Amino acid sequence: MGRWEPNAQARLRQAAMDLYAERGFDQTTVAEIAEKAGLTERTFFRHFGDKREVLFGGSERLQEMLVASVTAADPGTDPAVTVAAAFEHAAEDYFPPVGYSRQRQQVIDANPGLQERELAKLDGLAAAMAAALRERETPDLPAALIAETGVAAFKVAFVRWVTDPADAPLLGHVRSAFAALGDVWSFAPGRI
Amino acid sequence: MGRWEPNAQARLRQAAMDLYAERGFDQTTVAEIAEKAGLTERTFFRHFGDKREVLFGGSERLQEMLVASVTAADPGTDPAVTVAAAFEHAAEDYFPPVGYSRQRQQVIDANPGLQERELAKLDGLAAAMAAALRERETPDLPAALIAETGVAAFKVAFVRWVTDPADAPLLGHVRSAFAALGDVWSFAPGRI
DNA sequence: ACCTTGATGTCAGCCGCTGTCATCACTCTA
DNA sequence: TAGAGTGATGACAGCGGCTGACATCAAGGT
Repeated sequence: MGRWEPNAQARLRQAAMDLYAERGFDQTTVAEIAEKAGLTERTFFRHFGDKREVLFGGSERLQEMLVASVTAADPGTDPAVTVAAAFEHAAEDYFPPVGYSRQRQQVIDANPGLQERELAKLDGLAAAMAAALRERETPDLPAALIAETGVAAFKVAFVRWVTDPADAPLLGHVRSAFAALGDVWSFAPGRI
Repeated sequence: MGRWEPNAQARLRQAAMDLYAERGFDQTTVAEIAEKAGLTERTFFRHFGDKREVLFGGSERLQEMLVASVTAADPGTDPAVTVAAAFEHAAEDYFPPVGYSRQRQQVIDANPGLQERELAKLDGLAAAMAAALRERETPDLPAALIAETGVAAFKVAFVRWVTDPADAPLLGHVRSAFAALGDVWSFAPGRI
């Protein structure tokens, strides 16, 4: 047996997640993951760019969803509204149950390297959305600003979602965050 | 000679920066940095947590400045205004000449790992500012939101600063970004 | 002169990650 | 049905980042 058993990637991911949750990320070696999946360390690195990447699979899909939302929106719509709507849409369709997200976040929060990777993914999201906005004739500065601050707001909403004792749905947190965004930054000019 | 020559940390930093700029980050080994500084690899890791950290020294000072600004501001001031003012203040006092920042950014942009570390530092900034706002009785959601989106806006301003062919000062870019922030997110409710 | 302290050197070792080449299962084609 | 091609995996060697443990050396105080 061994070779040619199907779903190598899925088996590796499962083995990795189990070990990360069970004994922590640093205390897990790639060799152990591979062995548990009945494969080789070398094969692990053929399926995942690095040890951290296991936890961030599927983030490309989120990015595609967000970009698609922005691109598909009515060209007349305000770009900020477009981005807010894109995140609200993703909040409904993309994310796994809060229990899974909590466990995953627990692993990430316990490791600085994983946090760095997560931030990088979010930054990639912002860059992609900014590009999508520019495609829609939004000028550079507002495009970058809306994308970056939109991601920042979503980040806040996400944290509140996984830490919410009331288990309110993500969509609600996203709506609150974007609503508050409008209030918070609407001060009169000449402030300094 | 060798041992007990002064300024070990500064020599290591200088050697590292030179090598990173000259031949790239990945193409530089810690052993080479240490040798160029007349020290040992082991000693490098006594002064810097890892190979990347060399490029991010002094970020604690920026964080302290921002937090101090927020903490020192008139308690009656709107928190968003406080954060904007903190960044404007930092833009004037903290940053090195644009030439140095450009060279540094060039090294960082060429390496994903360095970008991750930079994002982590920015995230640390946001967390610290959020805490400072909470200290001033700003409720959780707006505190997190203002801190995170404030950092996001600053990020945009910084990028525009180092890529600005006109060499306009950072302060102007920061002001533009925060001004645009108010415009951009001030849409009417009931949008979706 | 001795002792303490802190920075450095030395050595061994783990582990993430990569390049290279062989090997195997499967498929297509003659 | 044999043989060639293809793609995934195994096996092996090696680099380099990073750490722990212990020895060593310069300086300051007693």
